[in-house]
Amino acid sequence: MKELPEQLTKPFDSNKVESSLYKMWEDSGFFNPDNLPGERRGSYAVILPPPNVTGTLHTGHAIMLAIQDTLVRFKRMNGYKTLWLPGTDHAAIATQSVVEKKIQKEEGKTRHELGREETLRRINEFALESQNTILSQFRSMGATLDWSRLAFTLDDKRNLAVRTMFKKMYDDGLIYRGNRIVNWDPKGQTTISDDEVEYIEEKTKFYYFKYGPFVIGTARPETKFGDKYVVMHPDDERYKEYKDGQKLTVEWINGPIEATIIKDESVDKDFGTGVMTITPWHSMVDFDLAQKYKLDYEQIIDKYGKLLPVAEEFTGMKIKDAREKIVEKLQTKGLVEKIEEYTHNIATASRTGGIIEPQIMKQWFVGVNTKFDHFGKKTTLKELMREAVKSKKTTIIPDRFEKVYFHWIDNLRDWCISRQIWYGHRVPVWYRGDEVYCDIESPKEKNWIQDEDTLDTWFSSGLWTFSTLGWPEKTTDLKTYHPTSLLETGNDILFFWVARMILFSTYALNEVPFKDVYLHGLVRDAQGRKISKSLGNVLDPRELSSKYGTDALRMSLLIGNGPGNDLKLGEDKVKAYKLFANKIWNATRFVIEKTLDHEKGSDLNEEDQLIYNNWQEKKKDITNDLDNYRLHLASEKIYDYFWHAFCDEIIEKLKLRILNDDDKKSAQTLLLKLLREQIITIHPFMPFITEEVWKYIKREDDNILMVTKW
RNA sequence: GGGCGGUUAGCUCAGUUGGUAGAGCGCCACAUUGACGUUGUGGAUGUCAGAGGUUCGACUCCUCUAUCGCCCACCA
Repeated sequence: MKELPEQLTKPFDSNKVESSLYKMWEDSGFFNPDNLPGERRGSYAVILPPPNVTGTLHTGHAIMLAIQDTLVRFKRMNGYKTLWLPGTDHAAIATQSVVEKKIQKEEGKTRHELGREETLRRINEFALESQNTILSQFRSMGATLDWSRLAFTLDDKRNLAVRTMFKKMYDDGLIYRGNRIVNWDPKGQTTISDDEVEYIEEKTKFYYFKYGPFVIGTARPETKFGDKYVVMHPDDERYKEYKDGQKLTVEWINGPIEATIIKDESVDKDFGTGVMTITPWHSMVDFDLAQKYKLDYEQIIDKYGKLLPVAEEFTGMKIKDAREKIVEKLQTKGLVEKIEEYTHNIATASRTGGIIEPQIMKQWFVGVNTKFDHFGKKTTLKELMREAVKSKKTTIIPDRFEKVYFHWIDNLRDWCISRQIWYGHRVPVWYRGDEVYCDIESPKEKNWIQDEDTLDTWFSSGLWTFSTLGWPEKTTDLKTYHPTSLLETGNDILFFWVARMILFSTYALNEVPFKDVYLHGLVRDAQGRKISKSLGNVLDPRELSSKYGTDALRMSLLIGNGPGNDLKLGEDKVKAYKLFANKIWNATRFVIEKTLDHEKGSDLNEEDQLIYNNWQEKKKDITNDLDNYRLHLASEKIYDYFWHAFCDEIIEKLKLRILNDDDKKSAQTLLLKLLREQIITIHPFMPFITEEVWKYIKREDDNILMVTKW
C-alpha cells in the first residue's frame, strides 16, 4: 500500500515554499503567452499599472496585484493566450526630488551645481537600482507577469513613442506653445497640471481695504500692488453711480494709481463688499477676466515666491513676510477698514505640498477642444474621450465612475504638459533664433537649441497600453494584444491616467486602449482611517505575507471588497485566511490518507453523483462571478464551499462510509474529484498552497497547476 | 455650489433581474488527544438610517429628509 508523503505530515509553512514555487512558475516559461501549452482560444491582455521606480510594496500595490493576478490566472487556466505585461514608471517629479534630496544630504550640492547631465546620470542610476526592489516584491505576491516584456516609461522604446506622439500632435495642431496662466509650484520649481493640484482647507485672515470710494476684500494683500482694475456686478445697486470703463485716481500701497472700473457678472454681490480688484498674473479667475476685457497684466511675484521690483520697498521679500508688512503700511495710511477670518481652499501641489502660485508662463499645452482631422472625420480630443465610453467600447466598472469620467471631461481645460525639471522625456522641439523645429530626431544643422523642458510624466504613461507593445512599430504584439482586455487600477487615478490613455489611444490608433476598466478603492486600516506614516497605521504587505502567507494576504484583499469601494484591512482578517490555508492543507492530507488504496476508474453512486452535480453548479456560479469581475463573491463562495460544504458535511459523511467500507470506492472517487476540482478553483486566489498541494494530487499527465485547465 | 457613494447583527461587510434577512470575526453553551497551529455542533442579537409612494409583495424601484464619506468647481 502507498504511503502518505512525508511533507504532508507536517503543517503547511508558506515561508518555506513560496519562493521556490514562484521560481518554478517563472522557469516554466508560461508567464510568456508565446509559450503557453495547448490550443489557445484568443488573447487576453492586461498591462500592469507601472509602479514608481523608487517605491516599495504597499497595500495599494498588494490589492492591485491580488486582483490582477487572480483574473490573469483565471483567464490563463481558461485557455486564453494570456499576457500580463510589467513595467515601471520614472515618476518624473517624485523621483527627481528623492535623488536631489539624497545628493543634497550626502554631498551638500544642488542639481544646478552638479549640472543637468550629471544629475540625470545619478537619477538614472538610482532609478535602475531601485527598480529591482519593487519588482522583486511584486514577484513575492505571486504575480505571474511576463518579465521578458518588461518596460520602463523612460527607456529608449518608450522615448521613441513619446517623441512620435508629440510630433504627430504638433503637426495636427493639438500641441501648442503659449503664454497662459499655469499652476506654478514654487517648491518643486515646475508647473503642474490641473489634476495635480490638491485643494486644502485653510483658515486665514481676510482683509478689507479702502480703495478710493470702495472697500475691497482680499486674502492676498501681497499681490495687490499693480491692481488697477476694480470690478463689480453690473446690477449692484450700491455702486450704480459708477460706470463701466470709468477711471478714477485712488491712493494705494505705494502712492496714487489710476483705477478703471469694470462691470462684470462673474462678481458675487453677496461676497465681501461685492467689489474686488484683480491680479491677472496670479489668479486663474482674474486671468480669464483680463482676457475677456483685454486688460494689462503685470507680474508681482517671481518663481521663487518673492516680490518683484513693482513692490518697491517690499522687493525681494517672501510672500508670508511681505503680507504682514504691507498690511502694516496700509494701516498707517488709514486704508485698512477691518480684518476678518475666513476659511477657504488653497491650492497645493500634490507631489511636493508646495503652495501653488498661479503664473503666466510660456508652456506647452495639449488642446483638448481643438478640432482636427481624425481618420477622415473632424473631431476634438474631448469628443474622442467621451465617445470611447459612451459607445461602450470601453466599460468602466463599477459603472458609477462613468458619470465621474464624463463630468471630468466636461470641465477639462487644455492640458499643460511641460515641466521645468530634468528627469523625464525632453520636449522634442528645437529653436534657432525665431525658428521652431519639431521632429522625432534632432535637426542635423548646427546652432539649434533644444527646449529645456521635460514632459508631464502622464504624457508617457498615457501611451502605456501601446508603447509597451511596441508602437510606433507595427509589431505582432500590438496586433495580438491591442486593445487590451482589462485595465485594473485605483479609482484615484481615473483622470490622471485612465482618461489620458483613452485620449492617446483613440487619437493615434483609432481604437480604445482597453475594453474594461476595473477600479478598486483605497486600502484603509481596520478603523477605516487612511493609511499614513504620520498616523503610524502602516500595514506592510511583506510583513503580513511572511506572517500569514501570501495566499492569506491575497484572500483578505479580495473578500468583502466590491469594485470601486475602499477596503478596511486588519491583521485579524489576514489571519482568518491563514486558517483557511491550514484547512486546505489538512483536508488534502486527510483525503490522500483515506484514498491511498483507491483504485482508478471507480464510478460514483447515485447519491454521490448528486453531491458532485451540486459542486458543479457552485463552480459554474463562481466562474460566472469571475467572468463578471465579482471577485469578492467568487472568493467568498469557494471559501464557504470548501470549508462548510466539503469539509464540514461531505468529508464528515464520507469519512464514516470509508471507515465502515460502505460503498467506499464511490466515496473515495468523490473525495478525490472534489478535492482536485476545488484546488483548481482556489488556485487563482491562493496560488501558492494550491500549487504545492497539486504536487500530491495531480495525475501523471497533468502539467503544473498554473496552466491546468479550469 | 454641483455630483457620486454609504447608512443591513457588537465589529467588517455580502445580498447579481423585488418573493417573509446572510457570512466572517466577536459572544454564549456543549463536544473534541479521532485530517485540523484546534475544530465541530447548537444558540442569542436586526422596525435592513427615517418618512412617504409604486406593487399582491420592497433591504432591493421612485420621491423627500437626516447623517457620514469621497470627487469636482470655487469667492476675490
